[in-house]
Amino acid sequence: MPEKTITELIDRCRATGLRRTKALEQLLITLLEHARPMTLNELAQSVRLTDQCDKATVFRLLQRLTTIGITRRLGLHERAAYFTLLLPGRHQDYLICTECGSIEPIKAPCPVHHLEEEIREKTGYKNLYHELEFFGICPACA
Amino acid sequence: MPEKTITELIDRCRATGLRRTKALEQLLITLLEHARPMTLNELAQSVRLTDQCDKATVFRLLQRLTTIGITRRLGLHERAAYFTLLLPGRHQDYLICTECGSIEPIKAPCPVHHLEEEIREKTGYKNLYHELEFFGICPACA
DNA sequence: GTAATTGCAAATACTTTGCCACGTA
DNA sequence: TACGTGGCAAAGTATTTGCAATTAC
Repeated sequence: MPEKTITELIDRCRATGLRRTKALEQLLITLLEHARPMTLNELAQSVRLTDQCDKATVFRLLQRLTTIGITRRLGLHERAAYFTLLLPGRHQDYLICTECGSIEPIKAPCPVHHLEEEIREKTGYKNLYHELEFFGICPACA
Repeated sequence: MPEKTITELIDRCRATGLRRTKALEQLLITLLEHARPMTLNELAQSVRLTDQCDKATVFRLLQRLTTIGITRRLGLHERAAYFTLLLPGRHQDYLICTECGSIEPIKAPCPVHHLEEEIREKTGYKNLYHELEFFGICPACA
């Protein structure tokens, strides 16, 4: 299954004109393996990418991937930006500890879809999506 | 009404040990007047604060205010952090244009409270709160 | 062969801190 | 008077860009 997903992702990239480079491949695999938002630094230092390519390369790749909708850039309150894969039909909300910074995907279904529809209709915004995060102090830190 | 709110805010600050300084006063008034999240830069450059105090001062004040729960720091996807007043019983969600960066408070009631309760109970997180933002391209930019 | 991609280094942007002068209590 | 605050300047951290060398197609 991951095999298939990787191939699909690369195909989607190539369809938009990106070249199939080692850096792109390893970046996508890294994002897929971790399945959680990661910072540029984390990504560039991850095993698959260290000694594989420069941080600037990862940065530019993430930029392009975000433009074509393969990844998304998240805020999450840290000074550094987070990036996550945007897999079709797999929206995620997060629970974040403000002390230790742990990021936990929320299992419950997202209760925002209806409001999102309403906003789309009433405001005329295009390409609408949302980001929902819960912040608090996790039991371990409390 | 704003008069009263300002006084209340300053009292809350003083109660935690902060001194009543011109910078603090002007910062609170500025936040109250704008009623939307603002960056450190915006705040420091706003009429009430320019020539009134240094950006570092605004930064340190916002830090303290955030610690004692008068303001909150938001991500909002920009490189710069945003700060907003935390008025009791007045949670806000936002609609943000990814092109021009405009930030619009959402009028509809927030649909997340129930899930927030559920998370509070099931996970044992303390001081739980959430942040919900919708991103898209506004009609003017589209 | 040609144009996209990369690495390296330098430039930006925003945030954060040190230190001494100053103002509030 | 004493200690919290403020200004200025410098340091820190994350992001972004320029350009020549390299690589995919």
